[in-house]
Amino acid sequence: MADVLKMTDIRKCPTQFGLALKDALNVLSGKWKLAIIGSLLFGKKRFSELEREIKGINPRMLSKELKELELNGVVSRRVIASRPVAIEYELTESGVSLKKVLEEMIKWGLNHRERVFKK
Amino acid sequence: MADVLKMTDIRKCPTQFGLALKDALNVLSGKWKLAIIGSLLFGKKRFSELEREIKGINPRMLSKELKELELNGVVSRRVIASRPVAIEYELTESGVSLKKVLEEMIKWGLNHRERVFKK
DNA sequence: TATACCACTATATTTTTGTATAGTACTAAA
DNA sequence: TTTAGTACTATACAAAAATATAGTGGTATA
Repeated sequence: MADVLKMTDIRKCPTQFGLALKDALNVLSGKWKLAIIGSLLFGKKRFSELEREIKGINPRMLSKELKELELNGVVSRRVIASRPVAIEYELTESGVSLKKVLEEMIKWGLNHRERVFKK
Repeated sequence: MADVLKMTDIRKCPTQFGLALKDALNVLSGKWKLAIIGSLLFGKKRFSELEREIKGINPRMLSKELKELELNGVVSRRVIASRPVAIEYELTESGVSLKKVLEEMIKWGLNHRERVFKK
């Protein structure tokens, strides 16, 4: 699994890895997904909490992105039967495991910045 | 460096990591960047070679994306003084080191697909 | 001289993504 | 009963990203 890209030619097995890669990219790209996931990495949140935490987002976008993340299996939505009902959004196992991907991206970004600066 | 996201609150140090993350996301998102980087992971290529390899791309997009990747320090452009001149595109050190990020994304994607299937 | 390849650029248009703003249906407290 | 909070949805619009298509200026080959 660690040698996932060490084969001679990626074009000979594009589908499985290509799809996996696109899935990952898909849940991270767009203007707000990263902010939502980042916020949920610190625990479950309600709609209005996310709305307050993520500066500049409007409810249409928040709703839309949450739906997409739920559909993609990264976020789960839980209705709590209180009065009035509360709704909690939480990362799924897949959602939490994105942390490793983000870490790798941050590492790359930091190294890249250093390299670029030095020149 | 490995504990990059293990701090208590990402919001207390958003800039450095946030910027690094956005850099990484930036060079990977869009419809064609991944295909270009993927192709260049197998060696330097000329414009027309990339054009042929990447199915469906048009020269405007290829040109635009290559320029952006060059500006972002991921791809280098070399003019070879032959007759007629040839131009070679190649991944920089940063470009090559994206492989680790891609690997992590693929790993996530594969695991994610498994988890989603099982349910 | 005609045809064709290389490495693009220009212009126009379509598609996708994101924004602004208002409104709904419910509950609860003053 | 007015006000406010929660969790959204609807409609219209603007901006950004991608596409289609043609064209440029050079070289080289038949």
